[in-house]
Parts: sequence; C-alpha cells; structure tokens
Amino acid sequence: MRWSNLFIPTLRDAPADAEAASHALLVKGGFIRQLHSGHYSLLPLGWRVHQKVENIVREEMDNIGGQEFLLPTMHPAGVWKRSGRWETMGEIMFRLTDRRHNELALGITHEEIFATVAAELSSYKELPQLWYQIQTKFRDEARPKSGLLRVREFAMKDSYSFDIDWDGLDKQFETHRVAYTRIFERLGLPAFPVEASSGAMGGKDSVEFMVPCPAGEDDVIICPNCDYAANVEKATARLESVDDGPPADTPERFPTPGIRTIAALEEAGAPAASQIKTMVMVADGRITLALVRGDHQLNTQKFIDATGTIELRPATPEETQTHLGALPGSLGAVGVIDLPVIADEALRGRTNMTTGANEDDWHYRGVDIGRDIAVGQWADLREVSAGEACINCGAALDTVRCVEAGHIFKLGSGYAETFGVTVSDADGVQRPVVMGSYGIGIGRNMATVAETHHDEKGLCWPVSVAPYEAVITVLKLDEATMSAAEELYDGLRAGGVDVLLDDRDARAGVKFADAELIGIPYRLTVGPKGLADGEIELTVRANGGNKRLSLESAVETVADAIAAERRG
RNA sequence: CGGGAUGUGGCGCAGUUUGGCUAGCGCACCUGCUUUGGGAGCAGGGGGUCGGGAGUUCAAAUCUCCCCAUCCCGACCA
Repeated sequence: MRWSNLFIPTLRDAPADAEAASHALLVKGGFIRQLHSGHYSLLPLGWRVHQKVENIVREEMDNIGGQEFLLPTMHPAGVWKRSGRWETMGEIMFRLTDRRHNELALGITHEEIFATVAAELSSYKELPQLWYQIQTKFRDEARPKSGLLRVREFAMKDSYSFDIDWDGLDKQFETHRVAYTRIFERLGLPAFPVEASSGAMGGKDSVEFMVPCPAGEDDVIICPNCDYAANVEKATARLESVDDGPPADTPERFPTPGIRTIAALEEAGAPAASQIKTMVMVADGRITLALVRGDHQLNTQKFIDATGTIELRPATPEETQTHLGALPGSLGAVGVIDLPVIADEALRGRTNMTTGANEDDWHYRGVDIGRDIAVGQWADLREVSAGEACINCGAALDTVRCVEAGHIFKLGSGYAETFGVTVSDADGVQRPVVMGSYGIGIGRNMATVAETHHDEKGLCWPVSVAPYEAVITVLKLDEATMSAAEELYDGLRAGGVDVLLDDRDARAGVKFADAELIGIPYRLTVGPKGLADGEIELTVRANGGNKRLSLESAVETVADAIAAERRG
C-alpha cells in the first residue's frame, strides 16, 4: 500500500486520558479510536494487526483439529435461563427486548449456544469434537479501562471440546495448552500458565495464561524456585503453625474501650495471628460470617468459589448492627448460631484466640474455635501475599501484576446434561458428553503485544503481527528516487512481503518518526545520497540497528529476514 | 455502585477564582513562496452548539441548579 492513500491518523500528542502504554500508542499511532467507553473502532492499521492475531489463533486451532463456526451473538433468554446463567451472570450481560417483547441477550460467551448445536451428536463414534469460533462478545463491564485491555465489545476465540469421557477431555485440554503456548510464542508474548479459579460454573482444572504487565488486572503468585504459579484468587502457601499455649477453659469477656482494629487490639496484647477477624458478608442476600486470622485477608473470589455464591458484597454497618448487635471493630462469631459461619483453614484447631464480643468495646479472649464457634464450613479463604513460603518448595513467593491473555478449563458434563448433549457409548448406554472450554481475547492480545513491545519512540511490533512488515521511506519524490523505491516495492510485494511505500510529500523527520511510531519492523530508506552509491539503508525497528544494502540485494535480504521471523 | 478529576476546533492546552469588547495559543489542516537524510520558515486562510438543559444578569466559557459523558482509584483490610 501507498501511505499517501492510507488513513493513518497519527497524532503528535496522545490523548490525555490514555494511561496504559498500549492505549496511548494505539491511539497515537492511528490504530484505534474510541466511540464511547469500552467500545473502539479499529482503523485500517489496527484492523490489520487484529486480523494477524486472529489468523495466528485460527491457524493454531486448525492445527489441533478445530472446526470453525460462527454462532449468533444475539440469543434468546430461554437458552440462558435453561443453564441458569440468565440469573447468575447478573449485570455483566447486556439484555434487550425485541418488538414482540421477547427477552434477548448479547452473548458474553457461547457454552449454551454450542451446546444446543452439539445436541445433534448421537454416537461416541462422532467424538471427540473440537469446535471454535472467533466472534464478538459483549460484556457490560463495571469499569472498562486501559484502551483495548478491558472493553465491553470484543472479538474472542472461544473453543469447546466434546468427549465421551474425562480421559478424552484431559487430552483435548493438554492439546489446547500446547496450542496456546504456540500462539503466545508466535505473538511474542511472554505468557506463562497459572492455576486459576474456574468461577461459579465449576469445572476442575482451570489454567490462565498470564503476561506480566503493569496495566494488567490480575495478581499472580509465583515461586522463583520451582514452577508453582497461581492466580491470587487460587494461590495457597505454607503456613507456620502457631503455638497457642495451654487452652483456656472458657472464653473470657473483657473490656476494650475504643479498640476497633486488629492493630489496636494487638497493642492491647493480642497478637494479630491470635485474633479471629470476623467479616460480615452478604452472599446472595444472606448474611454470612467469614472468619480469617487477624493478620490474614479474605479473598472474595475464594469465598465465592467455596460457597457457590453469585453476588457477594460486604454488609453495611446498619446490617451488621442489626444482625450482630455491634459495629465493625467489635464483631465475633462466638455463640452465633443463627447465621452461617465459614472459616479459613488457617484457623482450624486454634485456641486462646481473641475476637469481638458483638458489643461495642468488648472482646473475648481464650476462644477455642472448635469449642466456642459453630463453624458450618471450613475453606481456603485467605489471600496469599508476597514473601510467604511456596506450598511446594518453601521458597519465598513473589507476586506479579499480569494481563490474563488466555484461559482454558474443564467444564465437565454440566452443560451437556442441561442441553441434552448425550451420545450412545459402545454399550448403547446414553451418556452426557464431557466438555472443555477455552478462550483467547483477540483485541486484548493485540493490546498486550503493544504493552510488551514498545519504546520511547512508539510501537515495535513483532513481524508476526505487524500491520506491515516493511516500510519503504522515500526521502525525495523525484523521478530517480521514486523509481528506485517503486522497484523495491514491486520486488518485495512479489516476494510476499507486506510492504508499505511511504510516498507522502513530507519531510524525512516526519516519515521516520511516523514509521517508528506505528512500529513497522523493517524500514528501507531510499534517498539520493544512498542511491548515488547504488545503496539503500535498512533499519531494524526493534534494536535500531541499520546497515546499507545494495539496491540489487535489498529485496532478497529483507524478504529472507522477514520470512525467517514471520512464524514468530 | 462509592470516591476523585475532567469536559473549550481533529490532538494538546490557556481563559473560569474576580461575569464585560470579535473566545485565544501550539500542533494538525488549506493556499502561495522558500526549504528538504530526523517532527521546516515566512505570509495568508478555514474550522468552535465553550458537554447538554434550565436559571440569574444589561451581559455567562466564567455564577446557580439539574442532567450527560469520559478518565483514574476503590468496591474484604473490621
């Protein structure tokens, strides 16, 4: 393409409200424009990158036997009501009504829809199947942010596997893990797999692919010594046992005027590790007490996973007062029998604990959690933090901020049962199929590549996803220079290179700066000075290296270099 | 949903405190001349419902009220 005919609206300054590097650079470089919060137009440059990312994903899915579909993105409510997610998806799902007053939804994912199609499967002989699509998803995010990293409308590759048994699912899951690893390699993303929460719909193994990046939204706990890595929503760590000393015979109520915090109570003589922190949560409308050690923090996703809660929020002070008779700071679960109590495993077996007495300015000490508190459920609720000991090897854990670039998990047979996806097995018995679900956000990956491939001059796309692989920068539009440039242009195009010819009537500095901003991997500078020696100049965006090439050898040299990098 | 901030031409901003002439600056854009290997110079020019609505006033970008939009932080830390 000739730059003079292209719409590449680069900006001298990035919009002031673009904070994430990818956001600022994609707007500044003329790749995207915002329509409104969470919805972006992809301009020609952006669309080319998007399509390249998409094609890499498509190739790798086809490689493992995936069959591409395209399912509707507008769905009747009934399908979602059938799976129960009409309710459980809550406000994240866009809903609308048609002229006949039918309820509809815009797809946030497509388990239900693929399951309705899969209902036609009838024999184990048809299995396994691997189906996927690259389709727009809609999610009414509470807070869209950071350009393409978190949006309300985005393309996602979602695939679903159908097997006769868990062994088959395990194989497809493993196949996906390998395919995803390939995809991220080709995108140039330093993604690594971590254990993750699979969310409310259950499922067994859940693996997220994470890319370290400050603009991300997930905290990942990683071990620098072994291969342990987990989302903080799932991570566990070794815990040293605490010596509680001889247990007290009975809890003792004692006055604690003005004491409202763990720290204040610690100053009054109760170590935080010997306190029980009582959090009043409202889980699907039900007041529930969540107990963790005084120096620990509750992870709400763990609470949700442990209890199957759909909607969780902390109780208001008023609710707390009503149900427990005291305000935060003096709360406890001793003697509470009318509310569900869920306690963190770190509290199991502990004695001589201190906790609130449900009367302002009073606490209990000498509490034996097994004896004095009616714990209805024990679960891993606490959030692991950096410095704790790895569950596997004991090394000090690190925490890393990451972008979730992909997610694979084992669904099991839940949807198959609901939607009647059953097949006859070898014995003629009807069995629900076993499903897996696998997702990669296209736009998010594009943004993540931008996050990890840029410098002070702009973007530095890997060849695999660059909007153009090479740009010919023509420094003077006279006939001699142009004809040399055209010759290169034709040669590179004939050699299968995505090449951009910068034939704009602009100053050299502008052309160099724009080429660097939009991140074209290879720049061929054609100007009278070089041509006098029969040479052009090749500049590599990623490292700034440059060398002169003879006009004759340039096409081959550049085409070969690009071909070598194209597969990522 | 809670908190904070911001809305003035395509982008970046000033002007708002203390109401007052025709709403300004830089970049970008158009025309001409000069220039031309790292974001040119000079001259001329075009483009604005000052987020929207209502109000106060002789007079509103500026004051009051309501609404909207966008960005950032938070939405367990008892």
